[in-house]
Amino acid sequence: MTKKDHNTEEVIKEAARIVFQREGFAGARMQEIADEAGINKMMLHYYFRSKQHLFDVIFEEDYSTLMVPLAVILRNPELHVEEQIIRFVRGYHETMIEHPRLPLFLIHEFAKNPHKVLEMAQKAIPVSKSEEPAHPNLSATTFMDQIEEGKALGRYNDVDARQLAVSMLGMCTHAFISRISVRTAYEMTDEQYVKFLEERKEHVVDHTFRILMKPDYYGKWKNKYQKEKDNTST
Amino acid sequence: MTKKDHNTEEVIKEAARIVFQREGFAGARMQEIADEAGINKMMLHYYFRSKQHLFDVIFEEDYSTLMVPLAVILRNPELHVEEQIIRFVRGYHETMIEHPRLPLFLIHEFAKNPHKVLEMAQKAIPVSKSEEPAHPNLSATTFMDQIEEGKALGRYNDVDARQLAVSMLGMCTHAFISRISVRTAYEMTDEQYVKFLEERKEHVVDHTFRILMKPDYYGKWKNKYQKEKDNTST
DNA sequence: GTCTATACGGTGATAGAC
DNA sequence: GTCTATCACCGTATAGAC
Repeated sequence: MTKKDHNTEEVIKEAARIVFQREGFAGARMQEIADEAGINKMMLHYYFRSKQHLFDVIFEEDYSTLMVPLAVILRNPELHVEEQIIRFVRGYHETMIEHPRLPLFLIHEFAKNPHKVLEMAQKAIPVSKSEEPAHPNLSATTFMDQIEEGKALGRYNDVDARQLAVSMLGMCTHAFISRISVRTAYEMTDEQYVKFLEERKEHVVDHTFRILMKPDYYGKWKNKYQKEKDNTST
Repeated sequence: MTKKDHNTEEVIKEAARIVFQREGFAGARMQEIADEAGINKMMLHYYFRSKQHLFDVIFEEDYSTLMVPLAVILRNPELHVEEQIIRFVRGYHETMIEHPRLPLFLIHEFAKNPHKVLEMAQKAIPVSKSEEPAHPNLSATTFMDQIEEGKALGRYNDVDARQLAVSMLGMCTHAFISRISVRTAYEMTDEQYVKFLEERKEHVVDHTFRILMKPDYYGKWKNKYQKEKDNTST
C-alpha cells in the first residue's frame, strides 16, 4: 500500500475501466477484466464486492471526469455566455480526446439506468445553490438568461436557447460517439482522425457562434478572436 | 401463415426489437424477449436459430429503416445540396420520432462490432455505382462537390464540408440519444418532449444553413422558404 | 409443425487453504 | 493478502414428446 505506486486496487480499476467502456456493463466479463489486469479473477471480488459495485465505482469516476469540469464552467456566474461556450466546447474536446470512449459509454449506461445516474449526479457534482439541478444541463439560468439578454441587445439571432444547447452538445458528442462511421466515411487513419478532432474543437465553437450571433456581431467577434489567437501564437 | 395477420415469427420479432433496442445485445435476455412476446422461451430457438441470429435479423431491419431512406436522398444527383439537407434532417427526425431508441441502439452496437456492420451495410443498401461506399456517409462526392461549388459562387461560408456534415448529424442524433438528459434538464413531460422534437426538425435545418450559408444568401433562402411554407399551410 | 423437458456451458459469487 | 476449488445460477442448445 505504501511502496507500490500502482497497487492492486488501482490496477483493477484501470482494467475495469477499459473493459466496461468498451463492452458496457452487460457485455463486460469479470474474467476479461481479470485478464486485462493480469490477476486472478477472484481478486476482483476481494477488492470490490461484486461486478455491480466495481462498475458503480468506475462509472461514478468517469461521470465526474466528464461532468465536473463542465459544470464548473456552466455554473460560473462571472463568465459571459460566449466565454462559457468557448471553454465548454474546448474542455469537452480536450477531455474526450484523452478518453474517446467516454461519451458513448456514459450515454448508453445512462439510457439503461437513468434513475441511478440521476441519483449519482447529486453526489458527484457539488451544488452550491440548492435549487440548481445537479446535472450540468445547460438549463442553468445564467446561460439561458444571457442568451435572452444578447437577443435584447440585438447581438444574437432569435434562436431558441434550448435548441441551441442541444445542437451544441450534439456537435460536441457526435465525432466521438460515431468514431467508426466518421473514420470510415472519410477514410481516415488514426492520426488523421485525432487531427480532425483537434481541429474540430474550434469548428464547433465557430458553428455554435454562427447559429447564435447576428452576422455583424459574429464578424466582430471573429476579428477580435483572430487577433487574440495571433497574439497567443506569436 | 395465411390467416394469422400476426404470426408467431412476427410477434417474436417485435418483442425482440423492443428488448434489443432497450437493453442492447449483451444486456438482452432471451427470457425477457419470450415474456414480451407472451410465448415459451424455447420457441425463440425454434423460429430463430440463436440469440445472435435473432439479433442480426432485427439489427439489419433497423439499420435499413434508418439508413435506406437517407441514402436515397444523399445519392440522388438530381437534388441540390440544400434540398438534400432539408430532406435528410426532416426524414431523420420523422423516422426517429417513430423509433426513438434506434439511434443509440445502432450507434452502440455499431461501435461494439464495426466490422460486422460494415459488411451488413453492403447488403442493406443497394449500390448503383460500384465506387460509392455503402454507408450513407455524407462523403458522397455530390454533397461535397456542391458545397465547394456554393463556396465558389460566394453563397456559402468557407466551412469545412466534413466538419459541417458531422455537426449536422450530431444535431440530428443528440436529441434522441440523450433523451433522458434533455428531458430532465428542461423538465419536460412526454408530450412536451415530442413537441420539442417535432419543432427541432426545422431548427436543425435552420442551424445547419446558418453554418453553411453567407448571411445574405441565408436571408434570401429564409424568405423564399417562409413563403413556400405559408403557401403550403394556406 | 409446434411445443416441453433436460443437458450443457459459462459467469458471478463464496469458502477456505496457504 | 493471494489464490484454488467449488457452488449456484442462468441463458442457450439439443433431443424428443405430442
